[in-house]
Amino acid sequence: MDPIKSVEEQIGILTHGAAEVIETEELRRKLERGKPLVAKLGVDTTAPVITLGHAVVLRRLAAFQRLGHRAVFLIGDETSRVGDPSGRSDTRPALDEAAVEAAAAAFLEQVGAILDLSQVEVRRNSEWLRALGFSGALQLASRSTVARMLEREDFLKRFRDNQPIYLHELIYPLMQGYDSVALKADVELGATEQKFNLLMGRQLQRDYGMEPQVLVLMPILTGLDGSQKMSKSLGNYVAINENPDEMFGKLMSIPDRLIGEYLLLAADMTPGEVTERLWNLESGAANPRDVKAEMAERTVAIYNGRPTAAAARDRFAATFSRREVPADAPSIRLGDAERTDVAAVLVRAGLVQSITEARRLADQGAVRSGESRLGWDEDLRRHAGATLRVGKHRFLRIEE
RNA sequence: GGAGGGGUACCGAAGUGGCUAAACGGGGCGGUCUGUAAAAUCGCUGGCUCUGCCUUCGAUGGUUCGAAUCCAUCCCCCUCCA
Repeated sequence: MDPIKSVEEQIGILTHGAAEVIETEELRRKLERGKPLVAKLGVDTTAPVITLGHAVVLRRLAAFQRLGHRAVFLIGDETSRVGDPSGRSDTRPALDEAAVEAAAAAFLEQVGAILDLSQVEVRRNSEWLRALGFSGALQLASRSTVARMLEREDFLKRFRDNQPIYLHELIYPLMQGYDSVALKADVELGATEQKFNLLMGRQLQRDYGMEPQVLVLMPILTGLDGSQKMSKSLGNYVAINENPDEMFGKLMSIPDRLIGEYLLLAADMTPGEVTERLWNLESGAANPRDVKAEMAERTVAIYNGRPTAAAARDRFAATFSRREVPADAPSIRLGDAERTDVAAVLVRAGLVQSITEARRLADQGAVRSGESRLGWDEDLRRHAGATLRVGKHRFLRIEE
């Protein structure tokens, strides 16, 4: 745990980079009491991989934990069975109990890279939601109105577009809000798209005679494509447990205009550091490639440590900037295989899916050995000992 | 319960008997270029024992010399009315 920080320092650490804080004044008052706050982060564990997007809020919860607050990592096992409608233009599939548990276990395993699970309180909302029963649920439902729910952009849009909205989806925000009541949360973290749900927590807490929780809303990280939010299903993501070289490379592929966002949300720089980098870019003092590399290195370091991140950066520079062949390229033995032509060997090595794909690549001049480009039917026995380069970043060393 | 619309390749979307392995866009991949796995630009994008053959247009069965396209049955989705 860090040494005790002043209230102002804590506010700085806990809210930097946030898209919105409701309300900072309330947070100050809570901190001034000097007692550890209950900070809640609820997750829908249905996502099979944790991306840098999820990491934004997870790291913020870790910040609360490090400052000595009670960090509650809430697994929405009961709510996952409904499916969060936030930001969705369709209904989420409901999951059965076993699927939810399996997903939660996989999620927790990965989340250990960000949160110290021995310090964090892991809870499940089935603890209290199941005890509520049908009449309890109805009572909860009486706390809000259809009109209020339809204020939400995602519901409204679906309503206008004649897309179905199922009744249980309308109840979802209330379930999530009730979690805050059950936990007596002082602060709830979430992405901006969660604003409505988190506000529901404030309303319900007031209804139950509690002091409302403070909301710390974090921005949604844009995906690698530079247009939509980072998500597994869109394929524009970086997973936190990805291998360092892969992570570094993916981060280098973001459009230049996303550099600032990634410095702040992925690399976890302070706003001051980010401003400095952006100013340097603006004035031409720094080259986007280098700033991007710094961002990528710092991000990789968060999950893999500094030495590994530095190595990934070196390897990237060697492979792409200097076009060198990596020393640890995968290799394949020709042995006494029946076919030793380029197409067959690339398939056998798993570099491409099919003979036809290998042929296409070779025809496009993507397969080379040194300076020469190889045809798909070239016999690799004549290239034993050489390292083939396929496209920009696939390599294969040929052994006798 | 009644009426109507729809299910096409990774995604979106054309195509209504042969010229269709299936237009076009996105995505992905490759070439060129570059300060970058950015941008730009050109190209590729089912498989194989490859001038041909096999599999593919919700599923199954049928009509036909020939079907994504016609017919039948079934499954799934959406809208309107109640």
